[in-house]
Amino acid sequence: MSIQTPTSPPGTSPERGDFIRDIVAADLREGRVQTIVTRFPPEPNGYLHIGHLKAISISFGIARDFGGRCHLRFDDTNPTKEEQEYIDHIQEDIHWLGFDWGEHLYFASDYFDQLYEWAAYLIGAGKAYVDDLSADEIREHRGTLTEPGRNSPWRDRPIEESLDLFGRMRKGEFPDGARVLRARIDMASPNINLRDPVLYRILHADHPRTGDAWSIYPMYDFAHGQSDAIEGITHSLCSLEFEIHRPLYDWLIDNLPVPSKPRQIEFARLNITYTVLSKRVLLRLVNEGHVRGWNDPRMPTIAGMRRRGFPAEGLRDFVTGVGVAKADNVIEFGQLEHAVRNVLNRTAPRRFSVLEPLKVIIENYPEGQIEEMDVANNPEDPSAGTRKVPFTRELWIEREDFMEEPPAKFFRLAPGREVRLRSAYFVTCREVVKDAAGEIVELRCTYDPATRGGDSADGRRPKATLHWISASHAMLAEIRLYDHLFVRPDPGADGDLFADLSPDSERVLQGCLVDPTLAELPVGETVQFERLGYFTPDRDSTPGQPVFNRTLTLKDTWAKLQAQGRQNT
RNA sequence: UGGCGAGUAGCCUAACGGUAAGGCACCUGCCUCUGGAGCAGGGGAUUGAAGGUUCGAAUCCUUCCUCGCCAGCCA
Repeated sequence: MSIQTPTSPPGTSPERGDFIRDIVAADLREGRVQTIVTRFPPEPNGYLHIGHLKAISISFGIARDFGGRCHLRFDDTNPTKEEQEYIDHIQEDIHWLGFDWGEHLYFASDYFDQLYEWAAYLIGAGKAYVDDLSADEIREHRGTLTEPGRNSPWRDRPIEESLDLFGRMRKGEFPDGARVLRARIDMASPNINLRDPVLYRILHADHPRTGDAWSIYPMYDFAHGQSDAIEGITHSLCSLEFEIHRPLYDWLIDNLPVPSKPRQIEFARLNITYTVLSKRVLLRLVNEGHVRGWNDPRMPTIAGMRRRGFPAEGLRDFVTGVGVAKADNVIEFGQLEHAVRNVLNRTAPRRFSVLEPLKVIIENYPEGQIEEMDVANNPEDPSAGTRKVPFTRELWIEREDFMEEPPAKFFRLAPGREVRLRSAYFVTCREVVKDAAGEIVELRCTYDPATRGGDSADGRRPKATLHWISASHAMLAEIRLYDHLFVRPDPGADGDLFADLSPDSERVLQGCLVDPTLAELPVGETVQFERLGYFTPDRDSTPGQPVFNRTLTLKDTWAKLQAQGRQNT
């Protein structure tokens, strides 16, 4: 098994203790288990999201830290919702995230024969029976949270009859819903999961792996624990909503001749502000066209975050930094951003690009002259070296970087003011050119030839440094800016989740001018546009029409000041 | 309402009977050719509440409160 060791936020370590690791360590120490075996068991009914990454990180991470192994097992017991497409994408995503199950790829459907035998065994032992009640009738008999259930009239039917019926269910003799196999436990149990839970249902459906070989399929409860036992899983780690199923999990393990006794431990699932981690909702967002697909950069899916430009390392750091516990939690989105920026700041090459261009003419700069300025590829990493960036008489700067009447604390370009063009020259604004409508269309500036490279010998130090791009070299691009999909930190808390969808979670900018070397940047790489944020080429790019996604902005003190100012007035 | 689980600063997590720690966020200062990054510092917690046990309780006990999960032939 080869798993990259995640780097981690300062003050934490990837193998930081948590209550599950404590249990695992004790089981090892006290000889209850020899080798730790965990599993990640997705149902192939959708794409993986950041919540799954927490589960992946826990199960793969514990296996790694304790020298064991982690299996990937598809929980494919409901053919009506599962597709091969999902089976493929899930594997791709896990690999991209940096985890590997080696040879240990399994499917619950691999165990259908064994599971069927065990079901028959249970019937033979008088611990399961075929029930002819309809779904509605079963529900009525189940009772409620406060009232006990009633026995099905079929509960005491002869074993031989159940065995015969179960065999015929398998042969496909009955239509969907005609009968089910139920465990015979206790209709009065305070735990509703123990009130004779359904073990098998009839489903004449095509299964992505077993085709039409089966017309009955095991329920989650009958498949999961036994699959764990077959694979020798020692610690079956899942989220809190399965806690209530554990007594059933244990009951089945105790009443079946399974080859091992796995132990289920539950942890709280991940929640993040401004986002929804529910496959049902994500599927709806896709199907109703609210997003560009499962891999839309706004989606909390692994595929979406990847397309957004979030590096796998940052995602891993995020989930390990969030910890493992049993208390319900909602992580602030900012913590994800922090983990991503932390990686990107270290690794992303820098480039100059202008989102909303404003023309600048350097009046005293020779027409036709081109100078190659040396610019650091990454100030955080000298080994990344430098690159040549052409400087000419006509440039573009960011429209936001100029104000005709600058307020206090606005340090950037203004009439008569001198600023530095990063790694190039100091320039001073001499004149503002407007069109008939009074719109600023151009700035006439002068440069100081003595400041080549961006330093002045006389110790002059402009308060601002701007990014820029040569007009004759810039490449035109579309840039897509992303923000939270939902407007509130707790989407749907008021009832209507879809009413909380943000109207401007995506803003598409045309006419952006980017560093021409970006034409060769492969999809999957993320760069920093200096002073603007992190950007990554989108798969929608074509040779003549490059498209970039904004991964994240840089932390922006000026923007924050502005926002506060707006609040105060 | 029956059962199960959980409550530690704005958000996460730790402390395993010995006197509340770390990350994120926030605030200051320094530094800076990214208003980025970095560095240094700071504020903020009667540990859900009330009782009890103990020399000593976030940790143990009791009661209460709040929140979450369970009444699919979903997982």
